[in-house]
Amino acid sequence: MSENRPGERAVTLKDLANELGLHPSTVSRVLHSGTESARGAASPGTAERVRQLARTRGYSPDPQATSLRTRRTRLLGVIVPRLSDLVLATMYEGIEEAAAEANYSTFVMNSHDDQDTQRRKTEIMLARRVDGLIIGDAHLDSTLLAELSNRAVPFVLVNRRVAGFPSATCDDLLGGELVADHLWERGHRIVAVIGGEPYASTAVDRVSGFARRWRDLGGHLPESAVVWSRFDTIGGRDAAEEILRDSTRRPTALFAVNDFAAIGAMGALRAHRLRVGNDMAVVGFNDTSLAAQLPVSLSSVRSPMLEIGRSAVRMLLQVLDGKQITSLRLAPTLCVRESSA
Amino acid sequence: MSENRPGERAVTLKDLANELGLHPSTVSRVLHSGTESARGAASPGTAERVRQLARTRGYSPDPQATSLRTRRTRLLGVIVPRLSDLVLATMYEGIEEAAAEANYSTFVMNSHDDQDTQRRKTEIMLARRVDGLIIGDAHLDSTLLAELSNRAVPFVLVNRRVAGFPSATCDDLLGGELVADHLWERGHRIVAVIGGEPYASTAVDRVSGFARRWRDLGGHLPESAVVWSRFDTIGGRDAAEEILRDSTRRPTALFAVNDFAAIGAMGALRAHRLRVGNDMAVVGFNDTSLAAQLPVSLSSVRSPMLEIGRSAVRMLLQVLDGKQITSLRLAPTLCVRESSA
DNA sequence: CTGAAAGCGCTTACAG
DNA sequence: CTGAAAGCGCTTACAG
Repeated sequence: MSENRPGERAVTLKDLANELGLHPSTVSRVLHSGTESARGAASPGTAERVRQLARTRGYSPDPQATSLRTRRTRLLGVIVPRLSDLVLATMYEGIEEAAAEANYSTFVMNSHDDQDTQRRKTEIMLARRVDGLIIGDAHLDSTLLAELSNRAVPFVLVNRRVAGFPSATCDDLLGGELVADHLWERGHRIVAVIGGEPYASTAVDRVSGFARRWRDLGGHLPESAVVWSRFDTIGGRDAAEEILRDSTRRPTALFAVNDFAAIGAMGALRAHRLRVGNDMAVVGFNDTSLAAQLPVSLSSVRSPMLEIGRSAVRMLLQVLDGKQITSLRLAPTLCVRESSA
Repeated sequence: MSENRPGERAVTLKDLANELGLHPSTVSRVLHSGTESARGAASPGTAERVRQLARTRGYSPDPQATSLRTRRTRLLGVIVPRLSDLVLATMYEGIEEAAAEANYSTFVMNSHDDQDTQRRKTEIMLARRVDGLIIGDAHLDSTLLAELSNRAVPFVLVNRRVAGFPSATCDDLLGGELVADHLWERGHRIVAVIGGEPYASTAVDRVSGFARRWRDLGGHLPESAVVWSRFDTIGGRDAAEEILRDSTRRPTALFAVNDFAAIGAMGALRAHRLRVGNDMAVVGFNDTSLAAQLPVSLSSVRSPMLEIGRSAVRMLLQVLDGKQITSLRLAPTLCVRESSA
């Protein structure tokens, strides 16, 4: 059990040294040498005494002091659109775990997908002297990433990608293709897409993957069949309303690039007396824990969110080590349920 | 725009001092004196030159160095069961905002409601030398809080309360009462409760508030009418199954202390061919954003989650200031929807 | 094998 | 009004 007490003074290197009749530098050297041999840090006997006392006193080095000396804070900054989005919260769980395993701590802040806020929070993180950034809210049309790059700030994107910068994401193009294959195979020929926010690669890639495959299969997909929307339930509902309003082209299936939008769309269908799964198929994306539990269970593309988060940390640590990295796209799988059975 | 660059060296107090031909201590004094007058820190002219240069150079003090000197890190540790729980994610948004406004940064970690993990993560936070802790996963039957208290660790509970420790929570007793009033008034006389985890005050308080009021109204509520369960959809579904299994006492209404459990219960009802809102009323708790969007919209008790999070920060800062504080319980409101109309 | 010094960037009481 | 020193806790190259 550690003895750190914000209320009281924590044990320092000097405390240990005094008690052992050694110089603090010797204690420090021992505590940094390999656990096995003292490797030139001190005699085996001394090393053992030092380690022993450090343990019983519950010594843990002051990270602020260490940072000041080593110029490394072991702090990572994480920026997400919003943590109340299940997808980002889950990716963050992966980030937190992987960071902790590597002895890093993480700050996380919400940008609400607002570009001013993104900049502000980024500066707060940098003012805290984080070693690097994990950015989960990248906008395709923003110059922020290029600026950070110019300032030599180490960062990795997660969740959304932007060409030219390293990222760990779901293979969203593939995800869209899986949905196209599935709906085509189920016999649907007139479909509509609820596309999400056009500034997010997740939305754009899922839509283009779907569209590309759909057309490869011989399907028709006019521009007007894709409605861009917010990622939440309200956005999905409004988009579905818009799609239903066009009576000349009533689709038999809806692909929403996000489960929440899909749930909103289901609400709109219900309001129009359309039975999900019977009158109209619906497929979502991310397979959030609710999808399987909905009154009419929702087909959804499952993305490996935890693993995406963990990968982002791994990649950032490599960047901090001065290594070259390449972007990662993890493959999703389709879970078919009642909504499109 | 700040000039912090992990890649390069940041501007220091000494840099500013050199450029101005002043001593670093003078620069420091100016930057810490009130913005208006230099208040004995330096002559008005000098003060102005210092502030001017600090601005153009994008100077921001090194927090690690400042911490080392002041013995304050301006770091808060936040522990939650899981951030992928919408309720905690939202409270954390409030915490993050309020902390940032007070120039504090926050670490947040998931404990998954596991007592070992709670201890481990707490120690990691303390090893990072946080000034205080915001604990969102307190267990009624744990000794951790008493131990922290003995070690003089400053902390405030959020979300869940435990007698004897300061907390910012929803008034869950009142929340339970609101539901009892509502169901009674709608004519229900046989009801069952999906109680959640008995180690969480949220669950216990919502159940006791409900039970107390129900009995005050003249209702009957046997022990067996309360089923304890996990907080998630699976937990709610299983609990509902258990309730339906008892054919001698089929309730006409279900109160689930959590929206996710309520959604799970709705799934179970559907499997039994019971129509939610017609054959059986359902009421949830927290009014998460999905409640209103479900195919049959869910009645739910709305708790002021953002404000609870913000309050917890305010309270912790008061504790750090050495002030006495008293626990806060924010009043919830009931949103009636189709599921119990 | 161990000690002593320097210094990371800052703040604060003390001089003058 | 401004400077100089001390010191927070640590690490690291340099002596001996």
